[in-house]
Amino acid sequence: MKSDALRGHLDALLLATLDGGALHGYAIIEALQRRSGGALDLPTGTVYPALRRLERAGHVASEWSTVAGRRRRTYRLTGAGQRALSDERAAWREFTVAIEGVLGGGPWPEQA
Amino acid sequence: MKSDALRGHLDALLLATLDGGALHGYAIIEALQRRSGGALDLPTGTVYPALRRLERAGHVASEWSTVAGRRRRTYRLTGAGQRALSDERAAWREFTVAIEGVLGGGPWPEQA
DNA sequence: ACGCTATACGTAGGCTCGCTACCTAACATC
DNA sequence: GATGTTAGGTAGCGAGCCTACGTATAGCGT
Repeated sequence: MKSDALRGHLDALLLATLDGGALHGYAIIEALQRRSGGALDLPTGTVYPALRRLERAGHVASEWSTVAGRRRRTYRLTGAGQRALSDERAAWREFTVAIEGVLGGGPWPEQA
Repeated sequence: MKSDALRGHLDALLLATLDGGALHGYAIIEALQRRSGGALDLPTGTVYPALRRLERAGHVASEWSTVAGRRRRTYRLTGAGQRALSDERAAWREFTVAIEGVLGGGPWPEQA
């Protein structure tokens, strides 16, 4: 998958991943891999800064904990994040409709 | 529609638009509007450079003409462009499957 | 003891590419 | 002559994802 394709959809992915319950960063990356059927293998340099961005935006909140000697930052959706997620899902639907309207047909009916 | 969403999908849109037959730049923009149900209103500063890029890549070829005193550059798909288009369509399907695998579900079955 | 892998977090810098803003020009209409 | 439509173009910006790197702990094999 060419990497630019993700542009502008990453936030939606992260919010949706947290919709099922709070997760820490590393677990989010694994969840994305699993739920995408292996297609999405996002580097930490993509995910961690994005989570910070979402936190600054108030869409997620985080808490530190220590499990088996390792520091974890666990993220959960906020109320605003939940709303942002529905917006993102709606935007995704509009986006796919628009693109598929173009990609879908070969020759096109005039003005129909 | 947030503008970054297009990233990495513009080439597919342009190639698909030309799949129905050769068009000049301005007409491509109008066709994209029509076929996307008005969702895609791409500025010339987006489309013209992209067409040049596709031409450099050998995916489209262009010819100048003059109609009613106005210069037109008409683009058509090349063989390589046709192949690139099928690749783009396949990539789009993979992309949507991946994203919808993540967006689609709320809570997720473990390892299922 | 040492190396390797997995787990877990992070930052700095770069690069791509669509968008904004702007310019040119012919024709039509008012 | 002003405005709008059709038609083409470029320069430069900025968002944001990725590459490459750095840090640290735990566990396993040898």
